[in-house]
Amino acid sequence: MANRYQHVADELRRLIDAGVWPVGERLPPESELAERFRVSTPTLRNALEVLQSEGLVEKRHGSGNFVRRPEPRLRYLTGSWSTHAPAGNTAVVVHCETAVAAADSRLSALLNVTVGSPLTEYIFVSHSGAWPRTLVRVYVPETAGQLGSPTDGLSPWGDSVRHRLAADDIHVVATTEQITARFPTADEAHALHITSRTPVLALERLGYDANQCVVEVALLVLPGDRSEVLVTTDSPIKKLETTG
Amino acid sequence: MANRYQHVADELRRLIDAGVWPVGERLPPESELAERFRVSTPTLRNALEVLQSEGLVEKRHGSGNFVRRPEPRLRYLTGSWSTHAPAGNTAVVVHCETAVAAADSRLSALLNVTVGSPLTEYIFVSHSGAWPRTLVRVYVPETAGQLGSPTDGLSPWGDSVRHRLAADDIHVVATTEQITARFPTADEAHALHITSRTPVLALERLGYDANQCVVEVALLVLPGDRSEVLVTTDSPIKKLETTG
DNA sequence: CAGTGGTCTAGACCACGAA
DNA sequence: TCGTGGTCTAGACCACTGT
Repeated sequence: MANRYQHVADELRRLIDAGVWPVGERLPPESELAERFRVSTPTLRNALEVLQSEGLVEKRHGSGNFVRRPEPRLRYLTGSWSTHAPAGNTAVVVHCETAVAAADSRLSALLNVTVGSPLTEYIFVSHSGAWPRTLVRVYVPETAGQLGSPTDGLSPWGDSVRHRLAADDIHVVATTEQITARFPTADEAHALHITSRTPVLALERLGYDANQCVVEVALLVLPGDRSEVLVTTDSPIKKLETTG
Repeated sequence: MANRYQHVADELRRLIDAGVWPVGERLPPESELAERFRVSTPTLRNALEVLQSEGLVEKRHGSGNFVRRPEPRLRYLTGSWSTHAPAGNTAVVVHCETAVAAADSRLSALLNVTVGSPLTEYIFVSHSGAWPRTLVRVYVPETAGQLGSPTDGLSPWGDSVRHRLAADDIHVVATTEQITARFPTADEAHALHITSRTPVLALERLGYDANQCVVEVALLVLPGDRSEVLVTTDSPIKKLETTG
């Protein structure tokens, strides 16, 4: 019924759960595993990709496949911005670069500027442990003051851009976030040190000021195996209670 | 720099945007495209998978690959439950099945019941056009009354389960939603008529009552090419405004 | 039944990492 | 340098769709 590689993935998952390979340990080479399961190497690699997307296995080019330590996924909390990392996110190092980019048709429409007009682009890459975890690109009109690239104590989610905007008296009072699942582009895969076959969460965040104008566009790319989005709704759901 | 199939994907995207194949039209067979781009068929298929995950191409087994009509993606609005479909979602047909499932270790821990105890499982599959769009599985303790499988006017997101709970005086007052990107399981791929290589959004929704107890667990599987999640934060962001 | 996409194979060759 | 994973190939065979 299921595909062949999914059966292999199931079997590998069972073996890992059974502790055949300790957490953090290297799996046998792919060629050896392929031989053991009597499948070709591409089929075995498909199985490993499934386990990788589940966060159970970590692939290291040139080194091997490793049983992943159950480090918590990096969490993006929506609806509740904070400058301090939420609990469970330990030792996240964030790098930020600033550049000037020309607005493409999409960004120009969103930010209500002409195509080609200069935007300030902030690129945040967060590392947790040895590998990158998140890639965030934030675009604001160049009229906003420069960030000056502070490199310490940064949030992985580009919050400092909003601080910078607030210093210029531009206040983001509403946010919409659109989330889809897709494959990373070549650039994104390279920046995140992931295969281009790893599913990623792509989150597009729009920040609105009091006049309902978009003043900030952020593109977040979160590898499915290392990060997740957490949405919390604390308020009672009125409609349901009255309709029920 | 980039992979070969990504170059092919770029070229195909360019041709589609240029209108070489009208929207809704069938692309040439994969064998022919592979020959034209001088790549093997697996490589060409990788390129098509990229375009599919972007929602630009729709694959139909046995029929061909089609330039996708720009139908809006099905939207899951978080933080604002409503019984009526949000604007832009037209003609969504929802099928619901009810079953009794035994709680596995994960569900039992969440719902605070013993492993193996009976749960009511609701399976919602929504169709928009000819193909399924969303798969939602909702689990509640069996103590709750039966839904009786209403089959009309259903929300694709399992809202009717909350109505049913409310009728039993169980009120969901808070919700957390955890979102990741991964590959679908064989079952999910089959139910959604997608390849098991299509990235999906996996959303796990927990409904809490006033006592902070989980009374509802929902697993939403949203194919990346056909659906998206929209998060809206309307309230001012206090922390940012005071810090800035 | 013919034509299409879906899956898998066996193997070549390249790129990376550690010794 | 060598062993590892990453990519691509050419082709076989199966499954689905429409005639």
